[in-house]
Amino acid sequence: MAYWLMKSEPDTFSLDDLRSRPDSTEHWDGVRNYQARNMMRDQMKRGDKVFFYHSSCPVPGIAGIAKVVREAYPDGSAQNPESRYYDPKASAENPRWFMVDVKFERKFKRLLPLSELKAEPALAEMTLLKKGNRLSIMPVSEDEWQQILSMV
DNA sequence: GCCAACGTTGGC
DNA sequence: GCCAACGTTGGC
Repeated sequence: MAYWLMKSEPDTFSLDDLRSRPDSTEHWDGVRNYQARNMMRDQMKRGDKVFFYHSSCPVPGIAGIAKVVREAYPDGSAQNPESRYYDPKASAENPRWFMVDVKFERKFKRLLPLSELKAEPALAEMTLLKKGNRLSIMPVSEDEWQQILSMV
């Protein structure tokens, strides 16, 4: 089993939104970056755990945990001209973009702010904290996962 | 709203 | 294949 971090803007889709979905499950559509897509498509497995990160908001940070319940399949929003994620180069034959389904697992007692992650020396090598990293999906090592859980 | 740090596009 | 221009992300 692997660990991941996935970013979402809470104004658009928050951890509470995920929890309130039917079966607390939602498909993670709209990923339009090849590196992030490749990790979803090739590496994310059912049962993997995910830190749900809130970005572009007053206090960015980790809100809680979700898990992967369905492995990658075509992201239909890429083929829908009405969608904000529409991509004219995607087709049924070549879907180009993929998504996984994630399910709510738990919400932390408090949001763990980015500022605290940055201040923790044990997390200095974490991808999230590396300068210039803007990936919306990134791997988390087991050590990092445990370290973060101990800080909540 | 600013801006650094990318990623993507497209002319050549 | 190079690279300038442009668009996006996301913290601050």
